[in-house]
Amino acid sequence: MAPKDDLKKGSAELMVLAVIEDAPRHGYDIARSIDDRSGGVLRFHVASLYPMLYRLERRGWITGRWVEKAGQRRRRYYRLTPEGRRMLRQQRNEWHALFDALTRVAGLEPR
Amino acid sequence: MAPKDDLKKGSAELMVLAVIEDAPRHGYDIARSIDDRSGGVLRFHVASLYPMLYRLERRGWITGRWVEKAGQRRRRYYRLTPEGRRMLRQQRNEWHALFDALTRVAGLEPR
DNA sequence: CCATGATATATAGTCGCACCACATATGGCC
DNA sequence: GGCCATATGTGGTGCGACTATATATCATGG
Repeated sequence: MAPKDDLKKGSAELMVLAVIEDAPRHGYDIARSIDDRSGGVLRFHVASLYPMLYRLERRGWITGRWVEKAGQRRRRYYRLTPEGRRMLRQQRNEWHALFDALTRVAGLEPR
Repeated sequence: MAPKDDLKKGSAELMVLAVIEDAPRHGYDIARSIDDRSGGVLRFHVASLYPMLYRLERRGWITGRWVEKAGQRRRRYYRLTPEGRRMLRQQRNEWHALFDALTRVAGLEPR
């Protein structure tokens, strides 16, 4: 409806960390997963993705390694570090707290 | 716990619109309300407040008027415009959509 | 076999939100 | 008289997400 598909600050980060929680994935696959799982509500622009992956790697939350396979171009697979796991848990808590606060302050129905 | 008390993008906006939904309020009072209602989870810095009020007024979502009373310094009371009401409703929907999506994509328990 | 589209990674530049630091001013309290 | 809470305001910074653009490979079809 509203053509306002801005991501809120940090939400993309949380999603990326979450989708590589169980298994390593490469960039393009991460973006596709988010698109799929969100049902198109959240458009995650690829152009934002790679700078973010580098950022997360620079912080030590994820690590990437190049995988070359015959029949396809090189891909970089990212996985969570232990620190990344901690941050994922923390960010989930943070978002919960935000949601709770918004429910109280702004009358967001908690359905 | 975590020293990460960053507000997510647009959350402050939603809160401001919501707290003046029923009655006009002046800036300082708005900030205090948010602090109170959120139980201190969300620290809304006054320095962010006034620029935001001007922004919302420039967009035509709120209007302010000066009120001078004996025994206290001048205050500017803001109230929602009809457009502001529309935007408030829309932003609530947006945040709902975001949380629903985060629940699906990032495994945020919908408690 | 060449064109097109999906896959895959990457960089440059811009915009807007929230931050911190600082500034100014008045009323109430001890 | 000094301090704190109240109340509004400005300047600069940091950073996340955006648009636009670039490069390259693989699969498909005409």
